[in-house]
Amino acid sequence: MDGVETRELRYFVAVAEELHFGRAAQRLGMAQPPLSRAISLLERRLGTTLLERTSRAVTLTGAGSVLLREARAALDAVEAAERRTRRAALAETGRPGVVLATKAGASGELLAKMLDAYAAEPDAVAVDLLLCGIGEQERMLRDGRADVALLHLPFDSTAGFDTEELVTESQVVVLPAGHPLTTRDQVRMSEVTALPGLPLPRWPGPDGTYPDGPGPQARDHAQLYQLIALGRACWIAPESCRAQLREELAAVPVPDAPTVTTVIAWPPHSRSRAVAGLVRAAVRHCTS
Amino acid sequence: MDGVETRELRYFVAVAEELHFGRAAQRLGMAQPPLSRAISLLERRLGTTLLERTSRAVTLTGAGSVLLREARAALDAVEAAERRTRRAALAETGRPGVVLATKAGASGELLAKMLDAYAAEPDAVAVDLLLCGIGEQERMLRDGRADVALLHLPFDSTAGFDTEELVTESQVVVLPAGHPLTTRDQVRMSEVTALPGLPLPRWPGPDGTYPDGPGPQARDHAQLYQLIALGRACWIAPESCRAQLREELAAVPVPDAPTVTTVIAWPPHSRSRAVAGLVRAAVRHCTS
DNA sequence: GGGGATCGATACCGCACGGGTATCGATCCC
DNA sequence: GGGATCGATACCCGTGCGGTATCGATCCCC
Repeated sequence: MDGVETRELRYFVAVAEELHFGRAAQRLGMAQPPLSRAISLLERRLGTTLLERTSRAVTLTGAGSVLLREARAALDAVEAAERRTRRAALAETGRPGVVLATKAGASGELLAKMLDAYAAEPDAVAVDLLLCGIGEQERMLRDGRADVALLHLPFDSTAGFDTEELVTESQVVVLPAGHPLTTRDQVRMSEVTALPGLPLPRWPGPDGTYPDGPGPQARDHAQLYQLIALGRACWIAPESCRAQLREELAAVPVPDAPTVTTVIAWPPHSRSRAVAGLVRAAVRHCTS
Repeated sequence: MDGVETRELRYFVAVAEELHFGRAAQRLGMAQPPLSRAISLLERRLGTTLLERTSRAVTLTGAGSVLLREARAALDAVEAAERRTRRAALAETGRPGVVLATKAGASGELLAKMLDAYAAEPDAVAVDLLLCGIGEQERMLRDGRADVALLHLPFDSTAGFDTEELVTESQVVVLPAGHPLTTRDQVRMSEVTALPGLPLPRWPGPDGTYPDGPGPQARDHAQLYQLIALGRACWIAPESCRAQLREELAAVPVPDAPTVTTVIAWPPHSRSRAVAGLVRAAVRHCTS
């Protein structure tokens, strides 16, 4: 009758994600029968059924969906405990450092200046950059792979983190050089979404799959810029990306696109000296 | 070499809190030797020493302090997963409901009106009140005993929660009826802190111990008001407490005391229909 | 409609690991 | 220096986790 073990949660998450005991067992590197047993034991301990199984299909019950969400969060917290402890140990007997997660290819000069400003502080420690794919920073921060991150509202969610706003910028549309619209000094959102032959590409979601719908698929900025240069897509991006555009690309302001706010975020209750210093340097740099 | 188990974290937290293997083992209902062994196993798996032990004293290392903080959070998350799953199961096969945590004796009429407003909604479910001691709401929300809470800034921390501001009010000083200051229409903070014979009482912290220093000790509002009525203490409280004051007490505004903001808070990613409805009702009620 | 395939549940077994007792060794105090 | 305190070590036992073999139900297809 006492507490749930992380092993059980890992098992449950595997089954809930696969919706298939056999595959889940394979993923976990174990046989199927003990997995079935562990899940039913978990169900008995929680006093509820988590999965509705017929011999042809496995589906989540309401309680199961709740547990899937909560178990993921709990497992992230346990992993974070493990990782942060290991990092703290390294910092004690070697070079301390913080891991800063940021979207690959975003916030170029802000990042550089912020790191310079922090490095100039007297008690600055090494900052390791962790370049993330779209929306990965959240996870990195949550499971302890990163200590602090740059997020971009409204795309990323800051739920559960402490944050400070850094900069807000308007957006531009990135087009192939020579496109008729590049002669304009601004365009409207409605024009962008209706561009013939230049749809907005689709990005893979957190689960690695692409959303349904039209438009080409791109996995990172290199692919994206390639697509645009080839005249197969366009893209809405923060103004600051203009500094990094290749020759074959051009950007035109879109005043009525939602503004993008860059925030620096860190897990609550873990404001180490280093993270605090980094945050301070970033805020000081951006408000001066 | 795979993940840490919650059992190990529970063991570590017990030892780290007691700083004594024998007592920790007793608290865990087990013998001391297996506990020692489990801790050293944990240390080997994390690749670092967590506790510095001599035969006379046990102290936390830096990594140990980090793990203590992180392990508490992780254990709360695991407990929350357990509790929320159980609640979800109950809600499926019976009467659904949300648990609202609030400071005992605070936000009286706000709470009542908010509950009325919510109850009038078409899909309202039962709201169970969980009256908390000072600062307990945070924990209740974090470990899943509550689904939503009323917090009072700047006293409570909203770190890690989603929140909406409800009302901001100024504060008053609560005095025994007949006290000379009760004839004034306002007093300054500096006058309150210097009141001869009427110190501010001390509250127990989250760990149950009283902070050092002068002043009487009180564990709840009843004791507090008793102390004030007896002329042994005074107290700074939000304006709205005036509605609940006993006859022997009087309140005088303190314009330069920090204002108190009541917020409604809930754990991120768990915005159920019921919680969302409650938040909406509260916000709508307070901004209209 | 029956045979095969799929897939989760059950039965049973062996061993690793968690927990218990006894004891050691170090440290501090009188 | 002797006793007391307290964590570590040594050793043993039983539980429980994970493995293999098999069953039973469901679906599909000829």
